[in-house]
Amino acid sequence: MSKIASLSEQEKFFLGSLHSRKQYKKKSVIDQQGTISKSVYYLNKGILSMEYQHGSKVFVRDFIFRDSPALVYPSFYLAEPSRYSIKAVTDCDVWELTKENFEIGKRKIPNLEIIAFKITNLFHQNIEKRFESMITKSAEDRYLELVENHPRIIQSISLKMIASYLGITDVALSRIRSRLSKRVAKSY
Amino acid sequence: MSKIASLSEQEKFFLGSLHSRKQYKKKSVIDQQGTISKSVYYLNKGILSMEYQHGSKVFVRDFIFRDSPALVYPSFYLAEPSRYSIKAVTDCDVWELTKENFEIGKRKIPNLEIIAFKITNLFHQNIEKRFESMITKSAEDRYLELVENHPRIIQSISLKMIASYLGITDVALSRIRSRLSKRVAKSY
DNA sequence: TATAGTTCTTAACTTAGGTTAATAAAAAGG
DNA sequence: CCTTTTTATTAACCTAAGTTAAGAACTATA
Repeated sequence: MSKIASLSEQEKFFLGSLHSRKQYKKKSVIDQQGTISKSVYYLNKGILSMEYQHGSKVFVRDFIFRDSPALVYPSFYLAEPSRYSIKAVTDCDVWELTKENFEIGKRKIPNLEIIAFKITNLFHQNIEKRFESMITKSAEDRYLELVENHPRIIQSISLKMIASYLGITDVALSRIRSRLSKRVAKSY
Repeated sequence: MSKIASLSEQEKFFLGSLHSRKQYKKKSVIDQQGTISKSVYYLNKGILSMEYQHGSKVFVRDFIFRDSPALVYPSFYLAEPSRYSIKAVTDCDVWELTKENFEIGKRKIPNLEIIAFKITNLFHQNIEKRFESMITKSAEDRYLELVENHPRIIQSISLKMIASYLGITDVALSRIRSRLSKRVAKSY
């Protein structure tokens, strides 16, 4: 967080003391869609997903990778029922900051509000880019973009979840993969 | 704005005095993509569009209808170059609030910060819904959804712009329209 | 270890939507 | 007013992706 707005050593220490470390096993649900989000998380290790249910199907809205904040925005700030669940895609190691501790922190650390605001801006920019990418790019290009940014994704996340993230079916992604590997093979 | 957070009569009057009324002719550019957004607007009359250029093509990211706020978020708050332009789709009548006046207002009206925060949340929810809709619905359903929410859109916005908003080509939307009108005709 | 569930791939078929192009109608501009 | 440009429709053709289904490979668990 101190990358986003400067904090003194004492402030960092105090902020750390407001967090509690938690471990989650793969597939556990950390935050449930429809409930009011009462904590934000900082992901030390592993991969989280934000998912939502629409009708009978589950869609992956986003992945959260190590060393990133995870929050159900705006549910956390506005105390509204959340549109998403947060789940552990792999075994995870997180720092949890509860709403109560966040309020305590805000009183002692003036910059915390600014940090929170900037994090929400990052979330907003992220979805604006995702949206733009959905409109302007093919599924294949979106897949290549994702793999470029997160090369190890293939080892740790199932094809089905990646397909869902990209907004296509698992069958379509499998087809894209075989098309790409044939293209690579040809170029040798 | 007073619908979002309560303001006293004096506060409303003061806030009003910080705004200036402006008229824009159809097709005029109110805010330019790539520059730092220095005002927010409240749309009294007409329709605005948020558009962005990607390569050689222009895409419509959103429409803004009467009695709604318009801002290039987060460019306005963070003083970053904006991802979008704001243009007048029809002749427009807006209230403009400059960054300087916004800062003045914040000092005198404590609730203004909260209002601004809630407006950004509305913008965020809007794009989350648009994104979800892109993933889970067909172009035809998205079109029907839009027309249901804004029935008069067909009279005032060109097919091309609506198609761009929906993320499809003008040809595809024309096809959807004729398919729909045939379906209606059949049902008589 | 056997059984059941899941994941991934591949094939066949269907459909929505992209591309190009031709045409008509409407709007804009001199 | 005529000319040019923009807007909308329609047709023909093509491609990406959805749907269904079958089979292989891997996982989980009783």
